Amino acid sequence: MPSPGPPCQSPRHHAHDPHRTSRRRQGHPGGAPRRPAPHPPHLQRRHAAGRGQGGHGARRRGRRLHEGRQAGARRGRDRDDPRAHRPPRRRRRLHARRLPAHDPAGRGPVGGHDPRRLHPRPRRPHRGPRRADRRARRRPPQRPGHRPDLPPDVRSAAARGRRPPRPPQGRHRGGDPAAPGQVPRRDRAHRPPLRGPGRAPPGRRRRHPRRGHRPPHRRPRELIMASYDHQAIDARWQERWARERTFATPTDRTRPKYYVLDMFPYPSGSGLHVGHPKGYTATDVVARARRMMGYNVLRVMGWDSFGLPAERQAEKENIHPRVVTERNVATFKQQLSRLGLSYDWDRELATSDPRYYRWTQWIFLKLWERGLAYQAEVPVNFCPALGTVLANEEVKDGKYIETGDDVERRLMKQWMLRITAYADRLVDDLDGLDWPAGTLAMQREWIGRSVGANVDFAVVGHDARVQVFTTRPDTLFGGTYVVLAPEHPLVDAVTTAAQRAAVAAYRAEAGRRSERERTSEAADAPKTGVFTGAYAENPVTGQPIPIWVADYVLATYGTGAVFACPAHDERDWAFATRFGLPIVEVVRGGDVTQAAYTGDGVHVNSEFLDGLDNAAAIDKVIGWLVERGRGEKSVRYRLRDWLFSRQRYWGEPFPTIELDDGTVKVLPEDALPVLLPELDAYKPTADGRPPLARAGDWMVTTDPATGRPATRETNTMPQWAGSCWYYLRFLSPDRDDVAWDPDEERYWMNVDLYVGGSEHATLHLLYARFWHKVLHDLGLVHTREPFQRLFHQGMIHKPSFKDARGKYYYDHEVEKVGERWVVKATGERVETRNEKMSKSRYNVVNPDDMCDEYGADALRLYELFMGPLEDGTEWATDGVSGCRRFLDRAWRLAVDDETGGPSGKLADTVVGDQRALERALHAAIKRVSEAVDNLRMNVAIADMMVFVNEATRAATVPRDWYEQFLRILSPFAPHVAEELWERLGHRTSIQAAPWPTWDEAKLARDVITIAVQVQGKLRGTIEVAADAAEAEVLAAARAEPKVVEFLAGKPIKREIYVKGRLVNLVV
RNA sequence: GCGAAAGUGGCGGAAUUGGUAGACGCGCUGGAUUCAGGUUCCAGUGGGUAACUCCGUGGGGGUUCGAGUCCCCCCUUUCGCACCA
Repeated sequence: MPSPGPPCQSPRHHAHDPHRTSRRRQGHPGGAPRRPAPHPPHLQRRHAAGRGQGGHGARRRGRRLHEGRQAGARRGRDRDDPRAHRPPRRRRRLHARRLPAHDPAGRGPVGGHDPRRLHPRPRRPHRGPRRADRRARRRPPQRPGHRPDLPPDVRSAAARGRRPPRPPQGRHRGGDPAAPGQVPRRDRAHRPPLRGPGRAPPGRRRRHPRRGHRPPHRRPRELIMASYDHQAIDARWQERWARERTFATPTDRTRPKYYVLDMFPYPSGSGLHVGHPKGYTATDVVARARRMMGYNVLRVMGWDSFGLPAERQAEKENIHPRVVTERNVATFKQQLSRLGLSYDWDRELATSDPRYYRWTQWIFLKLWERGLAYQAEVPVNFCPALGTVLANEEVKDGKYIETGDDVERRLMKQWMLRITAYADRLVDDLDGLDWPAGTLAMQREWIGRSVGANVDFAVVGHDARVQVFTTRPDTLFGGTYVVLAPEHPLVDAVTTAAQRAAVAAYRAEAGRRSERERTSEAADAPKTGVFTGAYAENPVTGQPIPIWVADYVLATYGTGAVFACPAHDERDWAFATRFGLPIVEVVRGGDVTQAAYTGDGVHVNSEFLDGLDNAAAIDKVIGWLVERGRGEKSVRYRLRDWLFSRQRYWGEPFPTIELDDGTVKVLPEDALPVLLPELDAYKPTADGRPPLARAGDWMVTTDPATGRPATRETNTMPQWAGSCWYYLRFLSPDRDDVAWDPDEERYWMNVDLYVGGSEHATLHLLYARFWHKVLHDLGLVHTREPFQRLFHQGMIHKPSFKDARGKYYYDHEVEKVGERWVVKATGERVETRNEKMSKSRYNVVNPDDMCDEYGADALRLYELFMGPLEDGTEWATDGVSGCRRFLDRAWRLAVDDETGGPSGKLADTVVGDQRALERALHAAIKRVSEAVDNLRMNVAIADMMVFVNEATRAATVPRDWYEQFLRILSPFAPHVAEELWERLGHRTSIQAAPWPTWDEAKLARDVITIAVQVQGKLRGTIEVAADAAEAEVLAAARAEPKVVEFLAGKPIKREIYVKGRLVNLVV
C-alpha cells in the first residue's frame, strides 16, 4: 500500500531528521540481506551495532546531548555507570532484593525477619528504570512527549512537567531550602547521593538503548524481579520463538483455518512510529488467540516496496533504489521484530523482488488475454514535479494526494485496465462482505452506478440529435431546456450566428478554468451559461425548448449533455432562476417556486404519467421512449478505467514489446520476469521519456515469436499493482513454478480478517477486488471476494507545534508561557494542534524507545488499551507505564520480589470464599474471548486488570486460575506470559496451551444489589438473593429507610421491577 | 453545500443496548513503608454544599415510571463527497 500513514512517505521528510538517516546508514552499510537471517532481533541488533564505529547507542546519546540542560547530568551519570564495576554477583543479589510487599494480613512469604534490617542500604527493584528517573529523562521539560497539556488541556506543565517536589513528609525536610514549588523534582542536584554499587542504574537502558553497549554478561535470572527485566525477557522469547519456529504456518489440514492479514506497509525511510503497530498488535492478539483456540493461523508480513519515495531518495543519494529499499525494509523489520509479533517470517515477501514481480507481470498477461488491458491516448493527470502521470484516484483538487504537488492534464499514450467492465460486480458483491459500513458506502459511491435512460432530443432545424443521460426520465414533461457542456461536439453546429460570439467567449472562458476549478469551486457558486440560439424538441411534449451551454454540465460524465427539469433538480433550478427559464412542476410534493423538489410524488402535467409515482413513471416513460426509438435504458458509472502506467523506474516493467510496425504484443510467460535494467540515473531522459528509456540495450530487443526487431515498454506499473494480489502470494511465496499453489489457495482463502487504515478504502481495496474477480473468472481463485472481513484501525495523534511560516517544532523546542506556546529559542508563537503522528509534523513517538523503557508487552497492551481500535486517540506515554504496572502486578502474583522464586501466593486449592476472584477470572475470559471476534480489546484488557487487582488483594490465588489468566494474557503480553508460564513449570510454549473457557454460572452472584428509585430517582439500594421473587424484592424496596422517607406515606401508584436491576416506585 | 460518524470527570475511555453514569487506566490527594527520591501497598478522587441534599453525559425541546442511550431542532468536531444529471 503506498502509504501506511501517509506522511512517512514523502522524501522531503527525510531531510528533517538527518541524525536518524545517517545513523541508519552507518548501521547498515550496504543495506540488509533480502532474505533476512533467521537471527532473533536482538542478535541482529548486536551485529549492527558492532559494525558501526561507536554503535548506535553512542550516536544517539550524542544527539541527546544537544537536547538541553539535562544532558550534562545525564552524561555525568553515564560516567559512573555502575555496571563498569559491578560487585560480585552474590552481593549484587542481596542488594537487588526487593522488599516484600506489605502484607496487611500478616501472611505471605515475608518470613520471620525483615531483610531491610540487615541491609542498611535499601534495595530497589533491580530491574527497570524507576519511574521518576524515566520521567525525568524521558521528558524533561524540553523533551517531546511532554506537552500533552495543550491549550484546552489543563493538566498542564504545572501538573506534570513542572510539578513541584512532593511536599516534605513531615519534619525531615522542614528546613530544606528546596521548598515545595521551587525545585523541580527531577533536578538531580538536589538529590542526595544514592545507591551503592549494587543498585541497578535507573534508566540505564534508556541511555544505552538496544544498540550496542549491552552489559557483557546477562543479568542472572534470580535477579529478575518485581519489576521484571523486560529487555532480557523480550529478547529471550523472541529468540526462542524464532529458533523453535513457533509461528511457522501449520501444514496439517484437519483444523479450521484463519487467515489474518495486515495491510503490508510501504517501507518508508522514516521507520515506524507508535501509530503503525496498533493494527499489527490487534491482529497479533487475534492470531495468537486463534492458534490457542485450535485454528491453523496464517499470519504473515511483507513489503510494498516499489514506489516513488525510494526512487527519489536514490536520486538524492545517487544509489540504487533497491539499496534504499533494502535499507528501509531492514529498519522496518528490525523495529517490528521487537514487538514480538507472531509472523511466519519464512513467508516474508517484497513486491520489488523479481521472484514476486515476475508474477505481477504474469497477472498482467492474464489481464491482456481477457482483453482487460489496452493502450490509449488519454488525457492524463501529469505531475510535473514527479515527472509521472497519476491515476484519477491519486489526484484531489488538482494535487497529488501524497505530496501535494500540482497536477495538470495532458494527452498521453497510456496503459489502461478495463475495471469498468467489472463495475457491476464490484458493486453487487459488496453485499456479502463484513466491512465497515462507511467503507462499503465509499466504494459504492466511488463506482457511482446510476441507472437511468439515454434520451434523444432532435435539434430543430438540424439533422442532429442531442443525446442526454438522465436518471429522471419521468420528469421529461417538465424539461424546459437542454444544456450542453462547453466541450460538447454539437455546440458549434447548432449555435446561431447571432449567438456565435457569446458562445465562443463563454467556451474560451470555461476552457481557461481548469477542470479542478470548475468542479471544486462547487455547487454554491452561481451558475453560468449562455444561450446557443438553437432549440431542441422535447421528445415527449414535442415542444421546442432552448439549448444552452453551461459548464455545470461535465463533458466527461454521461453524454456531456442534459435536459433540464428545474422543478425537480436543484442545479437546474438554480440555473433556471438565474436566467429566467420556465419552471414546470410535474411531481407533487414541494413548492417549486421556492426550491426544486427532488423527492417522490404523484406526477402531474405529464399526460400518460399523471398519477404515477417516480418509479412507475420512470418505467413507463422508458417503455414509451423505446417504442418510438427516442431513448433507451442506460447505466452509467462514475468509475473510469484504471490508468495503469507510470513514467518511473522503480516499478514493475510491462511484459510487452512494440514491433517496428507499431504492433504491441505481450511476451510469452517463459520470458518472465522482465527484469528492471540497471541504470546510472533514475530521472526521465532529456527528451522527456521515462527513465527506462535510458537503458538503450535493454529497450532494444526482438520479438521472441518472429525474431523481428522490437522495443520494450518504458513505462512501469503503478504501486497499486504489487499490492493487488500479495495476499495470494503469501500462500506459497517460495514457489517459482506458480504464483500460488491451488491447494493452498483452496484451503486458506479468503482472508478472514484484513486490518489496515481507512485511507485505502477506495483505491487499494477496489483494485485488489478487481484483480481478484478477474482471477476468479480465470479459475485461479475460488472465492469471489478476497477480504471477507475488513477493519480499519484508528490513527494515533499527538500535539504538533507549528509557527506562522508553517515550520514544525519538536515538543522539546517549545514551551508554554501563560496560555500560549512559544519557541524556546526565539520566543516566537507557535500554534498547536493534535495531528496524526508523522515525521513531517515532528510529533512521532518511536516504538523502539517504548520497548527500551517499558518493554514490548507494555507497549502492545497500551496500543490496544488506549481506546476502541477503530478510533483515533491521542498518544500518552504515561499510559504505557500504567500498562507496565499492570504487568508488574501480574508478575508479582507468581514471582516473589524478594527471591525471584515462586511467590508462595499461588495455592493448589481454593482457600475460603473466592467467588469474587473466580467471577473476575471468568468475566475476563469471556471478555477476552469475545474481543478476539469483535476486537474490543480495550475493555478486554480492563477486565484482565480487574482480575489482577482482585488477585493482588487476595491472600492466595488458586494456581489453576492464575494459569488460565496467563493464557488469556498471553496474546497481549506474550513475552511475560511465556516467562511466567515457564516459571510455573511448563516446558512447552503457552501458545500450545488450550484457550480457557468461561462458565456463565460462575459469572452469577448469589446476592445482588438492586437500585430502588422513587419517581425515577435513585433513593437507595437493597441487597437481595439473586433468585428472590418479585414480591419479596418489592417488599424489601418499600421497606428501605431512604425510600420510606421519600415515599412520605403517599400511596404507591405503580411498582416497576426490572429483574436483577432495579425497582421504581411511582406515587 | 451533501452524506456518514461522533460529542460522557482534569485526561484516554466504560456503561449488559431504555434500568444505580463514570468500569479500567492516567493524573491528582492523603496515609503506610523509606534517612530520602522512587517503588510498592492502603484509602480517596464528576461538580457545588458543613450537612441534608442538589446539579451533572455539547445546547434546547419531547417520548417514558425511568434517557448518555429513542425522537425533533440547533451547535461543534472528524472523515468522506463535492455541479456525476
